[in-house]
Amino acid sequence: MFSKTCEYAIRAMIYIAQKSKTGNRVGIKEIAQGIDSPEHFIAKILQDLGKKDLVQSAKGPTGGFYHDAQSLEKSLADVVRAIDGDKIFTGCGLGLKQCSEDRPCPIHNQFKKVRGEIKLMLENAKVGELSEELEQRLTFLKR
Amino acid sequence: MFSKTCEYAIRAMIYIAQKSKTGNRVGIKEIAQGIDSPEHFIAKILQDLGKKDLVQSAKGPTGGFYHDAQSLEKSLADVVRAIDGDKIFTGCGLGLKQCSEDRPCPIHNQFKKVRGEIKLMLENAKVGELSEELEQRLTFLKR
DNA sequence: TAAATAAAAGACAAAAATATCTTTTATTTA
DNA sequence: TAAATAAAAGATATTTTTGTCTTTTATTTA
Repeated sequence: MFSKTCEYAIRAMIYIAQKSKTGNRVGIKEIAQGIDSPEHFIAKILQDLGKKDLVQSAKGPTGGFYHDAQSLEKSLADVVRAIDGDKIFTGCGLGLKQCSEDRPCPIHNQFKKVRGEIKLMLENAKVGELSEELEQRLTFLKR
Repeated sequence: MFSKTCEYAIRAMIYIAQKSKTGNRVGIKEIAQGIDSPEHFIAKILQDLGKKDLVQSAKGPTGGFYHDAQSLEKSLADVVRAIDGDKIFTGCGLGLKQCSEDRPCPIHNQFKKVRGEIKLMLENAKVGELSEELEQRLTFLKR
C-alpha cells in the first residue's frame, strides 16, 4: 500500500510523538531501534519530514527529534502525502494517466470509493492520538 | 496500490477477454498496443499468468492468447494474488511482520476494514464481466 | 516437408527503491 | 574555547522492479 520509506516515516512519527511528549528529544539511534528500521535510512527520511515541517529537530548534545504542537496534530494522510505523494488518494487503480469520470478504467467507481475511505481513515488518524495508545502499550511499532 | 506488473496483468486479462470473446486469439503485439504496455514485458507477465492457468495460449500461426470459460470467471483478486501475492489482503499497513489482533500496529483495525473492502471489491470484479463494459466502450484500458 | 508465425525462454539493461558509509555543520557544556 | 554530541548532507552500494533484446520451441499452412 505504502512504500517502505512511508511505512518507516509513519512509524517514526508516532514513535517520536510518544517519546517527546514529556518534552524530551529523541536521537536517531533510539528511533531506529524503537521502530526497527535502518538507522541512516530513517535519518534521511526524517530530514525530509523536517524540511516539510512535519517533525522538529535540534543538533548537538541534548539535540534530537521532537514534535511541536502542530506536528502532533498532523494526520497520517499528511505524512503519506509528504512521502508518497497523493497518488494513493487520486491515482487510477490500473495505472492509467487519464482515468476519470468521463473516461473511466474498468474499476474506476469501485476504486474511487475505496480510495475515499483510505483517505478518510488517514485524515482521521492523528500522530498525537496514535502515540497515546502506543504509550499505553495497546499498540506496537516493532516487528 | 498494485505493482506495475499487476496493473498490466489486469489490463491484459480484460483486454484478452474482450478480444477473445468471439473465439479469436490475440497476439502479444496487439495486446501491448491495446493496453499501452511494453511488448516484451507483458509477454513475460502473460507467460506467468498462463502457467497459473489464468489465461490460455497457443503457439504458431493463428496462435495467441485467449480465455476459456474458467478464466473468464476469474476475479481481479485472483489476478492480484497471482502477481503481487496476498500481501495487500493480509499484510500490515505499516509493514510489521507480526501485526495481529493480539499485537496490533497503531492502525490495525482501521486497515483491516479497508483491506476487507478492497478484497471484496476485487473478488466481485470478474474478468469476463469487466470486458463487457469495455466492449460497449463504457470503460477504457489505455492512457 | 519447408517456410512462416507466434509464444516461450533466457540473458541483459536501465531505473527506482532501499540501505550503508563518510564527512560536514551546528550546538552544547565543561 | 575545546571537546563532545547529534543532526545534515553527500557519496556510494545493493536490491528490486521495470523494461529490452535475442534465441529457441511449437504449430500451422502452403
